Parts: sequence; structure tokens; C-alpha cells
Amino acid sequence: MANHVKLAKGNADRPARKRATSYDVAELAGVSQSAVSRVFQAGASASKDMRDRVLSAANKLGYRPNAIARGLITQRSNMVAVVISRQTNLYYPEVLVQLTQRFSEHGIRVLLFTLEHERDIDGVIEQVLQYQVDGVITAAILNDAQLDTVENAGIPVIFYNRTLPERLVNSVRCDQEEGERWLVSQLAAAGHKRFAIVSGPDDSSVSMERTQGALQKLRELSIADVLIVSGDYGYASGRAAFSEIMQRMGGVPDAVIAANDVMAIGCVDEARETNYLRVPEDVSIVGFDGVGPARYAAYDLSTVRQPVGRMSEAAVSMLIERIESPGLSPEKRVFSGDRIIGGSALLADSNS
Amino acid sequence: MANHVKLAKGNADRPARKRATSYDVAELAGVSQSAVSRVFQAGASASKDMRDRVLSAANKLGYRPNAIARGLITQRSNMVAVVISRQTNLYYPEVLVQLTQRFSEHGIRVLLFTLEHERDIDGVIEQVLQYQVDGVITAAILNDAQLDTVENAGIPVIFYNRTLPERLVNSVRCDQEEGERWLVSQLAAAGHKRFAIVSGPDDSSVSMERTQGALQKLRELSIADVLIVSGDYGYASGRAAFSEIMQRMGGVPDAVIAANDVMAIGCVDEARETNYLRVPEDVSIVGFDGVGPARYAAYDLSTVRQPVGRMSEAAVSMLIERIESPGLSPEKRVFSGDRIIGGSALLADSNS
DNA sequence: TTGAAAGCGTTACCAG
DNA sequence: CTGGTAACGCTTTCAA
Repeated sequence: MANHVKLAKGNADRPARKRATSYDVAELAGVSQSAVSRVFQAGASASKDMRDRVLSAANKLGYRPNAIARGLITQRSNMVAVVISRQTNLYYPEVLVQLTQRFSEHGIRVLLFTLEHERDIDGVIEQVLQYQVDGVITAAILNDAQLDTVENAGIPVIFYNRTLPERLVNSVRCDQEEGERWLVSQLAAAGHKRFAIVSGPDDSSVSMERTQGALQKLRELSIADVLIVSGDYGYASGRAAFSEIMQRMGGVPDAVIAANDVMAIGCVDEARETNYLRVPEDVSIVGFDGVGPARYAAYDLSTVRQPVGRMSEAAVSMLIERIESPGLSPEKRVFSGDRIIGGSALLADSNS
Repeated sequence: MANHVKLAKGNADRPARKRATSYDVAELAGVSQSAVSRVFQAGASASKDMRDRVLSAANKLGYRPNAIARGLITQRSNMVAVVISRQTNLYYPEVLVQLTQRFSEHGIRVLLFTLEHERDIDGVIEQVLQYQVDGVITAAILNDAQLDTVENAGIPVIFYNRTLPERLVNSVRCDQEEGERWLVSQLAAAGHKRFAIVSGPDDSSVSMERTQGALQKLRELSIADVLIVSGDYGYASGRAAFSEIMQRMGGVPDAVIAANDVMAIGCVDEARETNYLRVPEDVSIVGFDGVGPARYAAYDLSTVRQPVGRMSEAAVSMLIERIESPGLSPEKRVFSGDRIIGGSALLADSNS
């Protein structure tokens, strides 16, 4: 009654080691290899009889065209690289799913590259090029030399939520500045005077844009005295930041502008739990992103939501266009964020 | 002064259309193509002189070995498929990053496949096989025929957080049952009598295991009267579920066991905001997963955290082992979750 | 419509 | 250590 280790149910007798090739199928079907190839193509020219014989043979052998070999001859791997930094993924997990889903509708697969920090990108570029991807979507900034490297290889690049202002590149992003300016103007119009900003990590261009956008608008409104403390986009750093603000200001700020929702939530908790403050009566707190937890009843953040669905759709279609027509000129698409008025801040429009 | 559209900075004169091949490098360096190939390999045999000339020629041409062609001849694509369902990614975004990072340390790239629902997997399998991946990590269940298909192609598969009990497969998972049993026993020991369960989507095996684990322990404790309502793992569905519980029970349950943290958070908010209940004084609520928001001060969930770091490390090393040694027998690794005692529930151990 | 043969860019095997 | 040559599995002319 001793059994073999390997148990194969449907096709117990097949050797299973070597994959069937188009030659195997051709032989079994009694046709040429080119014929097999044609049957598995879109605009093929094959008689019904031929088609049937090939397909049944293929089925019997479990044949599947080898996409790698195809890529070699057609010079199209049908793979695109998606480069994300840790942050992108953590705070917008749905972006990846959306990108992958949309690409797959076009017969394109996603090769994923992740960066612990945005600076680690050099090695990644090397890999991306070796794998002959047809295009790249990057949520990490490339410098001039890096971008040159990729473009000289003839690979189109789309920047996701970042851009190189000095250069002709393709990019899709959310208007962080506009969003922050709106938040600031709303807060100011509601009478807030003492502001604090919680910025993100130093190597995050998104955080830079948000912080600068807010600062700029504050300056325009002649609000000069602004305290900036920095966090790492995480909850704990939001709590620590609020604590630091209280200490360095020697009191309660009127409004706190956090570079993302998670830190804003941290600020809210620290204000309530540690300092026994009421939000928004004692202090207004706003975030940015519009992530899920921002809508939880306990926080109900006033924030700006990135239209991630439209952004990822735009990125995919821009990239596919450029894969199909390599000559297309660069395009920058900027989406306004959705303005969300929640209960975490007293805004001018709060009671409208 | 008219400029051409294309502006290339570093290497303005290079045609940029066609990528350099090992033959181009060989010609420029005045050596054979095989020599070039050898220089770019690990255990190569090449003299220092040879090496220098090749490398400098390669550099000049911007040559990079074509991983696709290499894969064709070596029968190793150095790519693995990672299949995730929407849910996996949304509630554990870090899993993907960890997997990708760890694989990349071994020179392996991740080809990502996402499923809207776990049932969409058939087409994905077809793609996975066509791309000649060296292995698969799947966070979606395959049925017998599907698994046969992949295994017959000689591709090792690791199941992530699911398993096929009736079959010899490789899997890495968190012990959902054990976790739920602990939660139930803690709740029961604290004196709770009227229980309600909020289950996840019907097609989620993880939800099934959790719900069954809880139910089983409740039965063992002779607590028969348990209401089960179902949600979709989302916040809103958690709120709706709590509402439904109140209605169908005609009063307040002693304890609510949600199949994940996000729904537990929804329950907490609905209990507080809509029903003016105190948590945990009036009702205890527990979740599962140990996601970030579970630790926010406003919720402070009692829950069980999946050790995702260790799990993804285990998955990667198991897969790599099996790619390297195809004969290895199947292995199932089960990790206990970390027990987290928070303020959202009165547990027997709460004051220990 | 079909088949033969020439690549795609690499590695692997052999002589030298 | 080095170079020639045969694969790898496919698509793509080009004749028939």
C-alpha cells in the first residue's frame, strides 16, 4: 500500500518535468511549428481544421506559449515596472491594486520594485532595464542621470505623484500645493492665528510640496510665526510632534497642519489623551490624503483626498499610449484633491 | 536656435533606439561574444585584461545583459508570481513590500497579480504559467485542478495565510482559530454571556476560519445563543453590522467578535455614536489582525496580531528552497498571533 | 493557408 | 583562459 510522494490527480501519467513547446504540439498535431504559433496569435491565418487539431493537441500536452521567448523575438515583454517607495504603498495600498488591474486588462503584467527609501533607486533602475520592461511607473524621484539612463534605453517613464519641474517628463499627480493652500485659507478665515506644521520625512518630495504650499499661503496671509516640526508619516510621530509643538510653543496652537492623515490622527489623539484638549474647539487639526481612517467617526478629519482612482487610470493610459507611440510628447496631468470638511477643524466653510 | 524635441543630456549623440547587445560589446572590445557573457557572470573565467576591456566597452555602449534572453536559455526567469486578493493588500500593505524586498535580496523579481475576488484566479494562473515564473506565492485559494496545473508545470507554490487541509501543500499562515479561541475564552472568563459575531465576506477563507474558531470555542463553553451577521471587511460594514446586531438582538450584546480590526472599529464607532454606549463598559468589542488603526488611542482594540514579518520571511525562504531543490517535501508553517490586550474589551487578563 | 528557415540575445558545451 | 557553435522557444518573412 506504499504510495509515491507525488500525487497527481488529473494527469497522473504525465512526466511533468519538461514543459511542452510548440514543436511538441506541432508533432502531435501533425503540422508545422509555425502553424502552432499562428493558432495562438490574434490575427492568425489558420483553417478551422488546423486550428482544431492544434488546440486539441495543445490541450492534451498542457501547452502554453512561452511569454519569455515571445518577448525576446517581438521586443516587447508586455511587462511594465512599477516602482514604489514604502510610503506610497503603506498609505495608498489601493494604488497598486488599481494599477495592476488596469494593466492586466491590456495584457500587461506588473513587475514590482519597492524601495525602503527613495534614495535606493539606483540598483532598481539597473534591474528594471535588465528585465526589458516596456515602460515604468515610478512613485520615486529619479535624478537627471537616472532618468537619462532609462530614456536612452527607449523606455517611457511616468512619474506618479512627483515630477521634475525643470524637465520634460510625463507625470500624474495630485496638486498638493493647491490642497494645502485651501486648508490654510479655510483655517485662517475661521480665525486661527497660531499655526504649527507637522512635516513628513526629509526625503519625501510630497511632504516638501505640502509643507511649502502651506507655508506659502500662510506668508501671503501675513502669518509669519509658524512652527514646523517633523515626523515620519507614522502615527507615533504624529503624537510626538503634537507634544513637541505644545512644548516649543509653550501653549496650545490654534491649528495644526499635518503632512498626512496618519500624523494628523496622531495629533488628535495626543491632544485629547495627553493634553485633555477638545478637537476642534481648543485646537483645529487637518491632514492630507483622505485615507480610510480619516473618515472614522473618532477622527472625522478635515483633509484633502487624492483622487487615486483617476490618477492611476491616467498613469496607466499615459504609459500605454507611450509604449504604443514612442514619439509622443511629454504630458503632465495634475488632479485637484477632493476637499473634505470634517469635524477635526473649525473651517470657514464648516457650517455651510 | 530651433531645438530638437528630444533632449538627451549625458549622451546626446547616441542613437538611443536599439539596445546594445553582447555582440556589440564584443566587437568594440575586440573579443568574442562568449567572453562578454562570461564577464557578466558570477563564477566566470576571465583574465583581468579581458575583464577590463569588456567592462569599459560595455560601459561606453550602456550595455546591460538581457534578463529575458538569459531566462530563456537558463530556464530560470528569476521571477516569482505573487498573487494577492484585494483584501490581502488593503489590510496588510506591508506584506507585499516585505516579500518584494526579501526576494530582491536573492536576485528574484516579483511579478504581481491581483484579484478583485478570489474566484477570478483561473485567468491569472494562465498568465503565471506563460511568464515562466520560478515559483508562486498565493494569498488566494486554488482548487485541486488549479493547483495540479501549476504543479504539473513544475512550479512550486506557497500558500499565504490559507491552506488545503486535504492535500500536501506548502503553506505559511497565522493560526486564526487559536487566536479566536483565545479571544473567546478571555471574553467568557470575564463574564460575557451574549455574543455576536461579525463575519467577513463569504468567499474569504480567512473569515471562515476565524468565525468557525470562535463558534467552536463558544460551543465548548456551552454558549449556544450566538448571533452571526456578515460584513465585507470594511469600516462601513462594521457599523452596519453593529446596528443589525442591536436590532436583531433587541438590545445590547455583551461582546462582539469581528472578523477583522476594521470592522471592529466600525462596531466601536457605531456603538458610541449611534447608540451612546460605552466601550468596553457596556459592550466589549474585539477584532483580528493588529493593523495600525487598531492601536490608535480612540480604539485601542483587543485583538490578535498576525506576525506578518515572520510570515513573509518564512514564505520567501520556503519558496526559494523549493526553487533550488525541486524535490523537497511539502511543509506547513503555522504562526501563533500576538495577543493584544487593549481597552476595547473586558478580558479576563485585562488587569493582569 | 501552410511550411521552412532565419533570427531575438543569451548561456553552455567543446575544442583549442 | 578563450572562441566557435549549438541550443532556448518563439515570431516572422518568404516561397510554395
